[in-house]
Amino acid sequence: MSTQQDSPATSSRVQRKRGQRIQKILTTAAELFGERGYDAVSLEDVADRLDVTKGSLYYYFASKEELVTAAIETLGNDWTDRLERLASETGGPPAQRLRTLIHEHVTIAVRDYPEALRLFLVPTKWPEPQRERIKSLRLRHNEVFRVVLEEGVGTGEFVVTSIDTVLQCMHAAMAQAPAWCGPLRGTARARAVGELTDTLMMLTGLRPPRA
Amino acid sequence: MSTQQDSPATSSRVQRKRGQRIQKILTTAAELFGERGYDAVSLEDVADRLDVTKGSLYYYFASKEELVTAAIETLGNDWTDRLERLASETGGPPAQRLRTLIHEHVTIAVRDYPEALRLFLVPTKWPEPQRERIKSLRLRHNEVFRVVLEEGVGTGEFVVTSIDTVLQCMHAAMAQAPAWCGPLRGTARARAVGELTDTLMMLTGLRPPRA
Amino acid sequence: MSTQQDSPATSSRVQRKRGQRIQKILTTAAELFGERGYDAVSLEDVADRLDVTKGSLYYYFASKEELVTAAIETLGNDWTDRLERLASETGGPPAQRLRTLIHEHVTIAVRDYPEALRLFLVPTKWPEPQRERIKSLRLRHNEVFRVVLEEGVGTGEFVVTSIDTVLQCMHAAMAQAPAWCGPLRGTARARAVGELTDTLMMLTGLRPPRA
Amino acid sequence: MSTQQDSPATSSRVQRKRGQRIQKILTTAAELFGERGYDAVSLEDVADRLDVTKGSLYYYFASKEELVTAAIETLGNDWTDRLERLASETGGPPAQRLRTLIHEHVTIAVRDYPEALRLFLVPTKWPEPQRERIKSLRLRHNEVFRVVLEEGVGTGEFVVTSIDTVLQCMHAAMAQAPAWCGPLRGTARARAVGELTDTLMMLTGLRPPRA
DNA sequence: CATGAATGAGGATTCATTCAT
DNA sequence: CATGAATGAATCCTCATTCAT
Repeated sequence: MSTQQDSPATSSRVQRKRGQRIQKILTTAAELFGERGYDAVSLEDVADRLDVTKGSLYYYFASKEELVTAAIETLGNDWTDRLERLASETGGPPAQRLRTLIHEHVTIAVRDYPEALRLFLVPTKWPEPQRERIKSLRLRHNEVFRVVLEEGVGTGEFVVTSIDTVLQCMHAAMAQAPAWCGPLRGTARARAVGELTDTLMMLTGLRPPRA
Repeated sequence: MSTQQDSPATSSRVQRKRGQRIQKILTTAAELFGERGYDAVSLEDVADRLDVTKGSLYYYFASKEELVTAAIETLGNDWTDRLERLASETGGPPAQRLRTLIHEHVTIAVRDYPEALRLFLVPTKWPEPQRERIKSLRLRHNEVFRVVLEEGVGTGEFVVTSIDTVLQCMHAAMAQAPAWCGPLRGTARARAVGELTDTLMMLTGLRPPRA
Repeated sequence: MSTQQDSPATSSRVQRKRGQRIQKILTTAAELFGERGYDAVSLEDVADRLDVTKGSLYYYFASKEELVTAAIETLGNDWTDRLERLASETGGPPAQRLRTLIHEHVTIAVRDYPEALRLFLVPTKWPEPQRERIKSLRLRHNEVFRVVLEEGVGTGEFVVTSIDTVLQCMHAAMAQAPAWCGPLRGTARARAVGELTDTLMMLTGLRPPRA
Repeated sequence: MSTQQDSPATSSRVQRKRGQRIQKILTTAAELFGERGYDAVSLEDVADRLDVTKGSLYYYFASKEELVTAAIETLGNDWTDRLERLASETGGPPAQRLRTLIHEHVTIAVRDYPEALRLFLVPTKWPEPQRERIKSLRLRHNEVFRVVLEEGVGTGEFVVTSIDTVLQCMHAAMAQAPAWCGPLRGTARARAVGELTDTLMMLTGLRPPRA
């Protein structure tokens, strides 16, 4: 009865298709959850934006919670990947590299994931298993910045009271970036992103650029 | 013969009682909503913590939304009042006054209204009327800091790229304070609050104190 | 402690006051219930329109049901009283007297009790005791019309298939009168009431007046 | 190979099933709402009679209001359809056709939709959108009777004071029919319906048939 | 008498989740 | 795989009723 041939070729094409499907779902979910928060988004909402039915989502994810977690995870990993790549490609003194990282991070946040970033900040009371995964995500992400920051402190280029505190402040501020810069367009947005970057660099003890 | 004797007296006593009742509700509500967010808190939760029934809440507030809004408003006003008083009582150069304000703000956040600040930051999609009231609250609150910041910039003591951006970063970071410092106890917490204050002061272009 | 003197004078004055109070309540209640129906009117609504609190109503009536019943009863009795008086004062042939009755009935309905009449028609499932009282009210009220109708049939002036059926149709139509004529003003309303009266008279086998 | 085979077929079968389901709900709802009125019927009641859960109703209708409106609409349209068909099939002079219409209308009311008519009469305060739809329903329904009535008036067969008034009285009386004839059984009911029809025909200026 | 306050039992509505097809 | 359908638990909200003062 079944016309399905599980040849490796088919299987892999199917596999790819499946992967894309899931990616699409995760992106959309992250978007929505970031926009309104976990509780305010129903699976119906997600399904609607994807133009499928609620039932379909359950084929890929066992529960709402699993969906958000996966969304956060994928998104966080992609994001961190990009930053890590950028960090490894960028040379120059720590100050310049940190600036590049911050700028890129804010740009990604504002341009690619308009709202999703907030998901990392708000410590919604996840059940234990999820909490762990998210925590480790945050750690890995944080590490990219910490490395540069520590190097700068090591060379005396940066002067800070507490590296951890600086990192926290940076992330808190960057997470709000979409809310501040998102509504702006074109040059105005670019300038806002620039000012935010400059301002955050001051946390390292540098003076503002044009002052 | 004295059928009127209790008109003004009683009325005012009753009035006072009512005011207290409402305050109690508002505080409790702000607490809960701040802890878990609007959607994650049911009126049952609020009622439970107050040891009354859901129905009673509706005697004072027409809807869940009205309750949160009122809670946010009272809380925000009280908070700003305290900061304004502090600002007017504190002398010295802008740097010192700003530091005092930040320190107090963080302290209040961590000690008195654990988590409640998030209500101001997270842009829960309030219906228009509420949004306006909350916005104006935030503005008034922001003003306290802005005044000092502008003064410092005027005297050249502070050097910043953009006053608005600095304010935004400060508030974003301070709003996370309870999540960072809240779990700590005693000296550890005091030190954390201090480091946060010092770090945020760097946004004004000052070098870290003991570096 | 009590300054209350139960002298007959006081008592009767109090009694009168009480009576007026109750009348006011009943009228208002009948109005509201007639307007929107039993279920759609809350005691709060009644209290609001009377400018008292819900609690006060319970001083005079033990329950919502008792209030409506009393409202219907008073209103029905007053109404029937007026019609009975009118019937006994009016002379002439049955046709003329019936026309007078119908006209007066519609006028009262439209002018004095804009909405309350419907209370008699809609057989809301009252509990037994109430049902009986309302039924007997309706009977007494109906009797005024029946007497004249039967007389006319007796003299051969009226020609009908069934007296009961004619009565039912009349009452059904008259109960809708406020909905039809109520919105009209001045002459327009007077004409509408006139046409309704003429039309209903045709149920007795008379030709329309101006035809 | 036939992975598409069931697209149109299935879809239409599913569609039909859905239609039937909705019809079933609508009928049941109209029944209940007609019996007891909008406020006195809970969705639980409707669900119970359908042997499903409240939640299921919300799968088909977004709110209680939408459900009643739809119920009224379907019911009203079906009803009017039947009358219109009857009107177009019936020949003879206006008097005979009007009598047929009235008789059929009352019969439908008493037999098929006991009590449902009240929904059209009682001006439950619907929100504007619903009110319009119901109003137009009533108009269409009224038209069937008006056409015949006007024709009779045109030929001089009917003599009335006001066509509109006659129509209103007819509908008011017919709406009460279920309350009068419903409790009766067999011949008694048939006779009651007959008497009502005869009586209402008198509104056109005809004398009663066998008098 | 009258009021403010509180209650508890419904009733409307939402939504994650399950499942047959 | 995907969908439509159904469910039931939770949640918001209303309201008749009670009661202390």
